[in-house]
Amino acid sequence: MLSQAIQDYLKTIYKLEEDGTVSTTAIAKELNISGASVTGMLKRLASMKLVDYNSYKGVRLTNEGRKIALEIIRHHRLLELYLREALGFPLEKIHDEACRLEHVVSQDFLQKIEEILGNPEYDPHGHPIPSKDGDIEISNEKPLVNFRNGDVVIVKRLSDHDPQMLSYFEKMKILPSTIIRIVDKAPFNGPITVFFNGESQIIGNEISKNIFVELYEEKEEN
Amino acid sequence: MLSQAIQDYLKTIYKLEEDGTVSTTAIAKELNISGASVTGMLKRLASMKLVDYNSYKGVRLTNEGRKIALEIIRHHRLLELYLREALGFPLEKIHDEACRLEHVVSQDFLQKIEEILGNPEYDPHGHPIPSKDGDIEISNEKPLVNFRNGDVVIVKRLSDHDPQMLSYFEKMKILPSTIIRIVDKAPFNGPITVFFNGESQIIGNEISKNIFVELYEEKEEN
DNA sequence: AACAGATTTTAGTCCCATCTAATTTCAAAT
DNA sequence: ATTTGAAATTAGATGGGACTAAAATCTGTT
Ligand SMILES: [Mn+2]
Ligand SMILES: [Mn+2]
Ligand SMILES: [Mn+2]
Ligand SMILES: [Mn+2]
Repeated sequence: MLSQAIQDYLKTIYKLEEDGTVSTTAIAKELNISGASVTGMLKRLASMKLVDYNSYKGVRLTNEGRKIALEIIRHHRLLELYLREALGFPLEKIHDEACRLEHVVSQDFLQKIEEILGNPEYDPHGHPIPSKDGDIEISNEKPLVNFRNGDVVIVKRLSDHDPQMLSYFEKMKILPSTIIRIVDKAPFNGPITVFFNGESQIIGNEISKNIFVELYEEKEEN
Repeated sequence: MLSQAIQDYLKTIYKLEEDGTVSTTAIAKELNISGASVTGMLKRLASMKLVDYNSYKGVRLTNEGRKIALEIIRHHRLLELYLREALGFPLEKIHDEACRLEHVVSQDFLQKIEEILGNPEYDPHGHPIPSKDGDIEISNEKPLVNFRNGDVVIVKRLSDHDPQMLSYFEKMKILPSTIIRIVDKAPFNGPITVFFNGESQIIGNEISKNIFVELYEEKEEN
């Protein structure tokens, strides 16, 4: 069994990999540990064939490493959803709890909650949940701030790094699948006036970089 | 935060303390580690004032140590019950899962499941669940084997050490609150014929040492 | 080409939790 | 009182995972 530390490293590297190969410092920042510690661990991970590591040049996950990362991410996201749906956790508390539980839950446990949740596809932040054999949807939402006046968008995903921001999202009822019309973007990266849930609201520019959306196509169903 | 290892030591010492002070070897056996390792840890626990330790004479928990032990036991038992009631885990699988989860669940998590379970008093094996401030019922059930022909008893608690035995109990529907009449005890520690749930069954003598019961007093309620 | 600054790695240390082998202590029986 | 076997402790080692301080490497600028 891989240690909690190793599992979290792999998960972190997976997340950072979107932007090409991953630097020591990036991992250190993300995990809040020293660069030296990261270098040490990267060597170990390399010797276990979980990453490809070139001194001074960063790391990438091997297929094996990626498989494990996705496994843990699967745990994490199923847990987040369960905490929210079944136990009524507030949005900003699910991440930390899931990050501890993800390393100790059994397959049995996951099986049960997945069943109870009805084989869900997304976690409460809108992140796709990897399948048992490590398939994961590649999503391409853009931050709300990228869109223009008049655009109608649907929220797909919320950035999950700042608990306070999540608490704000929850209070504002800005959640995955919320439909938002952009009324007005103030100049010079100013606040954005939006309309949703029958109300007009003003949200900060910074916030709007953390709401990932897609253009909404209204589909008439019979 | 105390490590998982320390938490499990304290829990183990608590359980073994029923029989006076606790020996190094007893702990080692229970945790499946070497005696030398236990000696080392006992010194650390003593230096943390979690146990009173006298070389060659065994340990006892301090009040502080006991408080922590009961806290973890509380986690364990609430989790066992939740796994069974909410997730439908079979009796023999709840212990291991709870033993991993007990070290990482937050107060929030426990609060939620306690509420969902309706402030339960007993876990699925019939063990009392300690209160938040560490009060716990002292129970005095005796093993079924101690009783005599004709006695009618109520199951209070099942020994939880052998998963296979637990699976057997579940299959047989011998569970806490089951009422059993002892029909016949074969001589020389032979099998015991019992009657419950409208059926006659024969159970081994060994098994009957692991079913803890009380004499049942039928109370006529109006 | 040389330098400056940032990034990264190395060297050395620490604590935790375990191990095996050797030694010491205890208690029971002779 | 000695002996002896079991129980417990000490001594020494290991691996994991973190740290700080110092050295090395890289990169972008003069
Ligand atoms: Mn984690
Ligand atoms: Mn998430
Ligand atoms: Mn445990
Ligand atoms: Mn129990």
